[in-house]
Amino acid sequence: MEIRGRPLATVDVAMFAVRDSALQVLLVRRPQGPGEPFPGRWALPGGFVDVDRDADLEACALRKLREKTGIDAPYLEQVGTWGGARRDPRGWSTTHVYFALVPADELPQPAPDAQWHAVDTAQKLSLAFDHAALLAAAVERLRGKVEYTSLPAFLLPREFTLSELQRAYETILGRELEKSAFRTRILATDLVVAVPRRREGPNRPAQLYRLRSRREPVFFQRTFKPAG
Amino acid sequence: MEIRGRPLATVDVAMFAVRDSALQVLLVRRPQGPGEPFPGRWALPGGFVDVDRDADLEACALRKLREKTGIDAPYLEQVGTWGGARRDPRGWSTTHVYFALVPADELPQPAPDAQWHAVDTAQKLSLAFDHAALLAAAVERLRGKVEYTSLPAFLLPREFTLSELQRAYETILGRELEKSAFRTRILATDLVVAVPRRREGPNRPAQLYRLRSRREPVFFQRTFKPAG
DNA sequence: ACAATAGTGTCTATGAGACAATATGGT
DNA sequence: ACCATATTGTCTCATAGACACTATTGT
Repeated sequence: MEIRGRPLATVDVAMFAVRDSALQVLLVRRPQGPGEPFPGRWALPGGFVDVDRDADLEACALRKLREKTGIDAPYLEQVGTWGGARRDPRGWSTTHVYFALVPADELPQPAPDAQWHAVDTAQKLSLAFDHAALLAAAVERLRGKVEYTSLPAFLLPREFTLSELQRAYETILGRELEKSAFRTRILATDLVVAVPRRREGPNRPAQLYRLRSRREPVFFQRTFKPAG
Repeated sequence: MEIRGRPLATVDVAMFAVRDSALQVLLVRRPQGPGEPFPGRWALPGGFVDVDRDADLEACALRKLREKTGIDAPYLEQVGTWGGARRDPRGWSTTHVYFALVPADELPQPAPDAQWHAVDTAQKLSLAFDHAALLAAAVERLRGKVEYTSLPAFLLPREFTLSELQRAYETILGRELEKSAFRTRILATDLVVAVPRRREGPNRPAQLYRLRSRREPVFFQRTFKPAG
């Protein structure tokens, strides 16, 4: 009942996209104002939960997403919550971490203080707070689930070829997959539907597909063969 | 910085055990005092985060566990966080949900207001707050992970036979598994180590095993064949 | 000998992986 | 014709599942 002793509550969102054939994440610069912790450092976009504006945690995450990218509602998943006395110099705090998958055809200019970074280089920066750990957890969750789900499809434009989908898997996983096994796996599920169009180019045209559901991922029975 | 507008922060723990050949969960009765929400209803054990006593969220969950069962540190995993304006009549609140696996040989008398319930019957009770949803999520997480991890081993005594382990899987999953496939799967990993003892009985004695690690579960490459 | 459970073996089905062959567009 | 990529096919291998068989104790 009493106000005394309530932890600070924030939400941070790791927004992923495939840009320039690399898995990238959106980072923002911490403000420089007096009393601001980690001024000028790169951080995951986020901020305090606003109990007057946010109906729930997911609404708060969607609001951060909209403020930084203008995107409304792609795939969003809660990664977990980090809470403790030492993670924020302003006091005992909790942060609720989400990751979002932003489709390639809806990528607008990000907010002026925000910038896309390749995940590998982002993980070498010295991020604010414990955001290095949060980002690592989000990346690990994403990479792990990519082994047995259709999540990479949410990073593609509305219509895509199977080769493009395979390349998305390969850039996230950082290893190559076998073509025919990949195709049988994808087509064995209800994941995609062929559309009556083809991707033209200086070679054999490729069948275009769209997702059956732009919201719900598909879970496969097995993982891809692990690295090696 | 300002106190105004901070959400309430609680931790709730779904503590699971296998008792009487059933998956059971520990529930507590809500107190009857004036102003207490949901008086007398069953609920998951939990309560407010104490920023003076709890170093972090996991420490808070371990404290709840100790207060209700006397157990110190079995397997503990964060399920997720539920937060919103409407889930607690006292205001905008977040709850951090964990599930714990309590070994069968360490089950003491629970706290006086606590009682073990079979999960199936617990899910038919009208629990306090949104605890029905929290419990459902914890059960779903557990059942889902049991398909491809060694989690049921954390519910057994320190030494157990492969048949006992298989029965733990079967009671959690609610379906029977094939014996030889099960044994090959378990023995193909580093999960268990044989100890030089056998379980005697009115039949052929069984080899006893112990876990190689009492903390870290093993992940299998595939799930068990799904129901049917 | 019999009951009961532990432990093993054999066969089949499924799907992944490796790798090659074929198809179809542009130039 | 030739290049580049799409798409399909064939073979092998690993492992789960079904099911039956053998093993070892107590009574």
